[in-house]
Amino acid sequence: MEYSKKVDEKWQKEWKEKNAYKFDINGKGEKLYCLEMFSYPSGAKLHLGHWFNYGPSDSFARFKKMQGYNVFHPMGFDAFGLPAENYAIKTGIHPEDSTKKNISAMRKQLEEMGASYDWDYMVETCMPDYYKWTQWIFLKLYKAGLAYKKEAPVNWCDSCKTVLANEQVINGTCERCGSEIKRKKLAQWFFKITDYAEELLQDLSKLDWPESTKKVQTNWIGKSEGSEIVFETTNGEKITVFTTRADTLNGVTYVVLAPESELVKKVTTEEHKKEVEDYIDKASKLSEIERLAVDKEKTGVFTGGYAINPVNGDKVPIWIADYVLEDYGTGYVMAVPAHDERDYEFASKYKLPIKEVVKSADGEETKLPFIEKGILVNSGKYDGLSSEDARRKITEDLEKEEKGRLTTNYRLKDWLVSRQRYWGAPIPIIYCDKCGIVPVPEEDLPVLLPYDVEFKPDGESPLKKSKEFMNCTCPKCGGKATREADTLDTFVCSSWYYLRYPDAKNDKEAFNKDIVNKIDPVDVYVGGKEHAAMHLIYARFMTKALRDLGYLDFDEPFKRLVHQGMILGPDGNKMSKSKGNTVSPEEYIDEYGSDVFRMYLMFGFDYKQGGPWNEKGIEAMAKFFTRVEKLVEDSKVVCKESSETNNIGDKEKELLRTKNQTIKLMTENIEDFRFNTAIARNMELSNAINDYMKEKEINKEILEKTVETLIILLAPLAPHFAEEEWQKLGKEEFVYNQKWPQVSEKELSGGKKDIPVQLNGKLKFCVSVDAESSTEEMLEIIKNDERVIKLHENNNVVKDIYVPGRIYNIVVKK
RNA sequence: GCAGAUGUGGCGGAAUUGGUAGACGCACAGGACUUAAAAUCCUGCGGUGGUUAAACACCGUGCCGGUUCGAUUCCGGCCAUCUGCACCA
Repeated sequence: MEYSKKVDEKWQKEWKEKNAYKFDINGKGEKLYCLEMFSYPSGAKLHLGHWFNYGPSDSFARFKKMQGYNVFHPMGFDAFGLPAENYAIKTGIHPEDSTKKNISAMRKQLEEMGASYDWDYMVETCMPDYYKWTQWIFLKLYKAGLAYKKEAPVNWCDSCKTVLANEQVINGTCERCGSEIKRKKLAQWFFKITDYAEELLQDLSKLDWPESTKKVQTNWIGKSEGSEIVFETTNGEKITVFTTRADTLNGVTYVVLAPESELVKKVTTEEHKKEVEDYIDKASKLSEIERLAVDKEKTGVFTGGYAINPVNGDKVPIWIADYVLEDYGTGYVMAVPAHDERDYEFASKYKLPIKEVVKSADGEETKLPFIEKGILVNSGKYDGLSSEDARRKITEDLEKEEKGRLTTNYRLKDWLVSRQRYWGAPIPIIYCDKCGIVPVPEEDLPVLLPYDVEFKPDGESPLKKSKEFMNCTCPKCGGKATREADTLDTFVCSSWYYLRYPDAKNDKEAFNKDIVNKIDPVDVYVGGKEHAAMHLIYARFMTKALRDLGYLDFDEPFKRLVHQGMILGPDGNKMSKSKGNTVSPEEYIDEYGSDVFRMYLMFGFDYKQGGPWNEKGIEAMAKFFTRVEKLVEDSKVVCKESSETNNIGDKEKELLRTKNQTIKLMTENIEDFRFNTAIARNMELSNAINDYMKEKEINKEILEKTVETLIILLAPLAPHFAEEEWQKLGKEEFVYNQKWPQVSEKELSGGKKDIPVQLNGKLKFCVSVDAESSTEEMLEIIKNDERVIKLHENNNVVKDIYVPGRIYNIVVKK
């Protein structure tokens, strides 16, 4: 049958009946855990992005299976989250209903793609049998001191009476009603990811990940070595600042506090109170990105308070300013306008003194602000020291008076996991008037998310409105108690799902330790680079925390990481419904079949790069399929009708060389997720076979074997199509169960090779040599080539450069 | 703003460690087949100049400069575009 959607259906049915993709944990071959980031069931249909992520990486998994690995390739759904809840608010359809519907539709489509998942291992994070264990992990972290509660700001819309996600805040206003948002503090749960900052940083070197992603994580962790220094205020408070430049301490002319910090109230004088409060109110309306923008004019106000510089006793004013952030460093900054750009700008604007304490080491005139390191001046006994020495010496001296210490600071913040939302895993905590915070006993898990809840925004967490959910008895004292009303960030669910897959149906534990140690860590993880920082760092943290708690024996969840690119709309912009530039895969699949579509995605784009959608080439891919069908037919006819030879002449040798070259390159390319070039090589082989079939005499055996190889090489890339053609070749086994071919070095060798000859680096002509001849032999042939001799005669030759087997360059003087 | 990428023909994209720039394909043009068209097959295809045709010459990987016998690749400086920035997943 000619390739179409019908062929897809035929083989999907066959695969299902014969259980072709069943994973056997004790199966033959080295285990290989091949995982794609699971998807959020955002709609009833797979979009182009899903196809681009899952199609090619399924081909990779199939390739590995054919190479003899015992491939574990599961799929699931990251099902909790904001969009389902928003959709529910808009339409009244319950998140659980819409999510379940979407999951079953998406699963059906993934099956239609022909992906080789073993669905017996599916996980759905919104199901109690999964989130029970998410809650269990929360309890384990809590008991280990890795989950704690503290105040933190949220985006608050006063008119909708609800907390907003950052993405719901548009230019400082609420996306729903347009009113201005404010930052408001709430008591919320955190995971202590900062405890692992150093290990998360160090272990990056162990990982086979893209360097750019490692860099993102390095910057996200943001390690800096510096000092903590204590300034006492004139009214007896202590201000501990963090600085990497303790050497400039003598140049401090004021101190700045983050507007939100607790200390502000304590240092502000009656006279400045009004001004300070107004400023704090204003700052609460800005996002962090807006506040940090260097091009934004610095603002701030004087609190009326003063602090004493511990190194020289200077009395310096205390200001508040929004360029200081509460959650970086200590939230307090010593300002050295002479040696910091932001401080300089601020001091200039507010006419604060500027005191120079570092000069350039090479004695050159310095222009302020001078932010480089140098030699100290105006610093009393520290004059003449280098910045580096002074930094240490000053801190050590202060340490004796308990006013300073060397310390390491990380930009990484603890992970805020509380969400004031309905559609998430309830946090398994109970509040008792007598006993305080009480964790839900493990045997009482899961804390079920109630179905019947009013989740429309009206100022309260949705769960708070369910009396049935909220009211409970204290597990400790048996008295009346209430539940935590917040749910967990969906990143918590996705930070451990790769551990659940291998033991997805376990109802006694989150996962069996032996099984998880056998199947995890993930060998190849495929997903978008938008996850470079958050998901990928949270998952690493979770693995390390669970290791320390004794539940698993490895340090890192994902050994190798590959990012697929993004398919943009035809206009070059990110696809979005609002821009009206979305492209739906469905019509293409109905028209051409899933393999043509998958092959086109692989051939038409660089997998790691992506690019704007363009449907032009899809027709061409369909034609390639037709050519291969014709090739298979023709080869049968040719074998019957042409005169036969047993000779292995030049033509045969050439065909065999192309075949082996194709095997070699396709193996390398697929291994490296370079599907576009892998398919190009496959096309070359099919062209070579067609050429060979035009010969008068045909070596039947070589032709047949080469056609078989062509189809086997195609099998991971176009699985249904390859099965169909394989069957046409009279085979009964699945082509998917064939061994991936090996390169024959013998058949690969031989032939001619063109060595380019250059004149001053510019190509003149090529000299043809035997590929197998030695360096000396080649050199001999090149040197004696007429054209080379002529070049020597006609030019003032300085020297010849020969890179064996690569290039021959004649350098001449003009 | 900070951070991370990317930039190659008309288009998608190739090019090992610094070694023939443009593989493979699309589009286009010419030809074969056909009453004709489609499909298919064959040939050509970076630009400019040159020639009856070739040969050949020069230019060419965002822009400017550097290192090198030789740079799409390495270095410095610009420009443009895309992505992420901690409550989207």
